[in-house]
Amino acid sequence: MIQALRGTRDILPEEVGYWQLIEATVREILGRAVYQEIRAPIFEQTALFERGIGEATDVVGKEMYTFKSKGGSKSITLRPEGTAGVVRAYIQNKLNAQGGVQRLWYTGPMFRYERPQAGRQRQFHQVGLELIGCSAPRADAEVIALATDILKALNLKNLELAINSVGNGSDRANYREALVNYLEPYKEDLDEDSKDRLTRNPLRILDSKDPKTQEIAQNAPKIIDSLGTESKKHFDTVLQLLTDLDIKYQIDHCLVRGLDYYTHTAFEIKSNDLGAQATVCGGGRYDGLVKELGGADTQAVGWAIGMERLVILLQKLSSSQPVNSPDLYIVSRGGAAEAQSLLLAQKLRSAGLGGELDLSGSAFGKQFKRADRSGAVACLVLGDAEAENKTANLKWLASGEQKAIAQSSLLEMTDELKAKISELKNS
RNA sequence: GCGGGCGUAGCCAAGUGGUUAAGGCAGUGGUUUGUGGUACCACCAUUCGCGGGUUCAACUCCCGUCGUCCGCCCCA
Repeated sequence: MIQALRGTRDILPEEVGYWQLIEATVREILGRAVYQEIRAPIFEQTALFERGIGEATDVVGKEMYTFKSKGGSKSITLRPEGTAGVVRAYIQNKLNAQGGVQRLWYTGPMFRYERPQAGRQRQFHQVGLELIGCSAPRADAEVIALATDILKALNLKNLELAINSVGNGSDRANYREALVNYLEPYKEDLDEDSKDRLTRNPLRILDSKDPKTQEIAQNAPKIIDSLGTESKKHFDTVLQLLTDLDIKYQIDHCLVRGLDYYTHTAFEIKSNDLGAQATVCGGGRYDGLVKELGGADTQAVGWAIGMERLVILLQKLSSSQPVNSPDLYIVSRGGAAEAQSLLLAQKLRSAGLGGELDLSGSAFGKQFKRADRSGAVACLVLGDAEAENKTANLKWLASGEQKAIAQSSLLEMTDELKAKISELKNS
């Protein structure tokens, strides 16, 4: 049997309701804030990610699905994240020429070659947003507020917002030096990965999970102490705005993001209910990326939410997914009745009434049993007698009450039926 | 890429060297050939992820492989 590749999976009907709920919520909340959806390609030139995300990062260094285009020498990569592609689209389509800021959002699959575990797939899905063309702290706060709005609208609990500032380029260079100076004497006590990172990417040593490394990192100089006046002011303002918005946060001095493009504000929203893959939303400011990718000097801020992780939380914490039960269940038996039931079902549907047609042709008793299981509140019953008279029995399943109605008049009373059905469904 | 746990039907599972592979849910048929939600009856794995090996005998032990889960790593 051919099976789905490792790290990919099917999202089955029993789960898809959660996905639709998340998508609808995102669409509504971001729509209200006048963010517009953008759909960028799933594969791009490899150079986009190398330059955008940074060649030293793990994502680019060892996790990308990269291949040569057919017959060509161009190197192509399945997108491992969404921001680089959106920024590329922003530059290429000269969205800056429209003036002001661009508020964009996207959703879709991303690809990283990783060892799968719960909440971590090789093909995974994100919804993300980018606010491009604004350097003000208010932009950072808006974006964070929208993320918390979405999560709140989904009734998710036990979430924590962690925030930090990684400053601008020169702040980071200063901090990097201070950090390396501090860590150098402890070099032998660091875990293997961290030793390696000391020269390659020292900031990432801060969020190592090795206990000894953590202990050493505990007393390391803090990045906010290396921030210049402007950077510090930006960060303080963002924090003040969050307080004004009544959004709770925790400053995490060890929070540094894994992608090179981040500047200033960096944040993560984590859940206690997800094990090791705790981050549901991650983002921050990326003031240098647009220029790095060939655009004008343009500041921006954004985030991405991991869909699979949200779905896990919804399944774990909230009740059942929204179900789609039919308005009517249509029972029929006998040649003429079965033929008429199909026509009737089609006509009712075009009149706006949902119906599930029982195709089995089995005994009435069996069909009623299925009607109960389907969650329908009412049945239409067609047998030989009804077929002959062009009627159908409308039966209310809860009370058992039923009466014969001409098929033609059924079509005229769809509004009335709909009202009664939705009343019964909600009771 | 590293370390570890697990893999019996659509789902939840019992069985842990001896041959008919429990049970429950779901499903199908019937009691009830035109009226359901209950009840009862019957059916529903020639086979235990897959491939090798050990053994008189393997779901059970060994090796490999695939998948999944947990941790590291990474990150959403």
